[in-house]
Amino acid sequence: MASKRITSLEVAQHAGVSRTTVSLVLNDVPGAQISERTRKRVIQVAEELGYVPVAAARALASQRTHVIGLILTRSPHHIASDAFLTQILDSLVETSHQNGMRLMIDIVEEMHHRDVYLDLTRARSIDGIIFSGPKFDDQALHALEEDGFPTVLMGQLPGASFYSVDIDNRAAAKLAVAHLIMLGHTRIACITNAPISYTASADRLQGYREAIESVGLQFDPRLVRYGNFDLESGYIQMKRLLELNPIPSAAFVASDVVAFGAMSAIRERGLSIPGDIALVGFDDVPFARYIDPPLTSVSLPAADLARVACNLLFELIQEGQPPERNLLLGTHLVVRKSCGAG
Amino acid sequence: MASKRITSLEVAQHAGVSRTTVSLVLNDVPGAQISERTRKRVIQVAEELGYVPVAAARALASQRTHVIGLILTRSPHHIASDAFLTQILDSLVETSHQNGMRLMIDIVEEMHHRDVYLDLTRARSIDGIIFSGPKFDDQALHALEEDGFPTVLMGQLPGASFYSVDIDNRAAAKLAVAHLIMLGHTRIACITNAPISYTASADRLQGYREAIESVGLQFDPRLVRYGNFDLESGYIQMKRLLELNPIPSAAFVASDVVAFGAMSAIRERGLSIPGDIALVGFDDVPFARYIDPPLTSVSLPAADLARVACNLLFELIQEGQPPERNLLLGTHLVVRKSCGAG
DNA sequence: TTGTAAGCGTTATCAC
DNA sequence: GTGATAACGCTTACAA
Repeated sequence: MASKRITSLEVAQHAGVSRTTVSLVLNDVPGAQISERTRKRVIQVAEELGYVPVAAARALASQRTHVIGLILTRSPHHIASDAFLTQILDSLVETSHQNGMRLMIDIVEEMHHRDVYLDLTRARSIDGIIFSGPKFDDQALHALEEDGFPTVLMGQLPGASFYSVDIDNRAAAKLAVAHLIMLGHTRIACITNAPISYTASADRLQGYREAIESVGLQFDPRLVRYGNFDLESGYIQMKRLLELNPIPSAAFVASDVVAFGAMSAIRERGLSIPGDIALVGFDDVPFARYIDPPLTSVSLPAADLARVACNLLFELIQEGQPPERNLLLGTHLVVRKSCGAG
Repeated sequence: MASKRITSLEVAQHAGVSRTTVSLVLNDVPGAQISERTRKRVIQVAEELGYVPVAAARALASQRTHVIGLILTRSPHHIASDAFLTQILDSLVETSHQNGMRLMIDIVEEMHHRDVYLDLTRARSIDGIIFSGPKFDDQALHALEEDGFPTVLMGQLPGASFYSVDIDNRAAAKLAVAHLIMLGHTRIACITNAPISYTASADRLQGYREAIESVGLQFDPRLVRYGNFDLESGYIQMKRLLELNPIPSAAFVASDVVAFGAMSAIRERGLSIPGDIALVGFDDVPFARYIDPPLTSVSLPAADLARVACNLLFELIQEGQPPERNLLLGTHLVVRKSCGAG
């Protein structure tokens, strides 16, 4: 504000070269060679003058904004990703910076009109999109798909042609339930993290079922309840499970937050964890280790997820052809006290 | 991608007017009159063609990016704001959209070199900045101040000329401690949310002190401990308080997260809340009502904070002179079970 | 190896 | 009321 803006022309003049050269040097253009002396000269002058190219001008000329957009949907899912939002943003911003990119964030209503994302792409505000928490029935997302705009999903949308990064929910759930089985439980309930229309939810339930059946146990629908992202849902669904006779001896709750709600229902009933009922959560939110008893949970590599998604997107933007279209990242179980001596 | 890009020229041609007219209509320029017929015509054609102005071109020509930047510092403070980040982002994005703006997010290392923010402003990537969690000793922030770039602080920086929005930490703390006093407590400890170099921390401690002294009680430094944003710090500091003889009968913990840590220290010692020691937290994070016992806490209007900050910034950008420079928003106490029958 | 010149798609300043 | 025309600051063929 105070000082007059420094343009590339000024840098050129001070360095005694043309604007082309300045641009070539500062953008490290792979082709064209510049003498080491000129290069150094330009860089030094630019530094001295505090020259920073104007983003809009650059974008207009090069057809690249050097900005990527993170799109979140304003949905119940939201609540669940809260715990990781900071990690994800952190990782996204850092990875972006490493690649000379910036991050723009947008939150859209679920089930909005078909054009929500297209406004972003048509305005050419961004070079690519990272979309968090896709749902089957999102029409706007399909519009985006047709548009062919560089997009990476954090999560999955089976049947869609999008690139995506996700955790292997099914394998993770199997891991968690196998842990309970190993401890001798045979009557294991499941509370999902969300309605079954969410892929993550369906996959975790499937993992639960496979784990159960893989040891010859019977899958019993009465032992399955559907959570809805929040504590309340866990509380309510666990209460219903406790009406069963006999009550389950263990439960796999596919979300820590939902599990916290379940825990308060168990406590309210005067039952003990893991004495009367063992519990395994999912997500390993920071709080999991501080609750009483500390919750055994599947740890979710949020930062890795974001980093991988980001790098995938950059490849896509640079017209690369990433080899893997749908990546699944591994998880591990963090054993604490909610299942008894493990 | 599929279809050729539609430019304002095409809209003009289809509507049988000039590009100027298109621009005038679409931007609703206050001066210049356009016949109602022409106006309708242009708007309709633009809609039909799916015309969206290219952001970069607009920015270059108008010197306005229609983007604001949210800057977070990658610091311990971070942990505390986690719980509200979603609410804040949500509110910020919504308010921005209402004003035709977008949100860019940046996370910078604490104590980075003097130019971190200037890169954003010099590149003219954004029209204004919302800065969350300022610290006294941030040199880069002072550089930003000198630069005179439109900036609004969420938080406070006494002595600085920045516009700011914050909660009234002192009043809020007084409220919380007054509640404990009203319940008959006279030996009330305090664990701060953070090191005292944070204004919020200092203000809350001051509120505690004023509440204590306003009823003729003695301020006792031995009853004051310093938390550090996280659960661990609450655990450690409460442990130290429990070594006192006699132990305090109540504690004001200036952060829910820190309070959760304190609770586990109390539990570990075999003491009961509120039986042996009453507790009031601060922030009213979502989890506060689900912990056992549900924590009485000062509720923090995160979304309002963000909305007000955003609107203030927009006024600033439009060269307005907001009447209030430093706004303080009110809070209220949410009474639950951690202080006994209230 | 470096310079010239033509865009990039708007907005804004004037005349008409 | 409306329409040329010049910025806006940079990138990038193409020449030199």
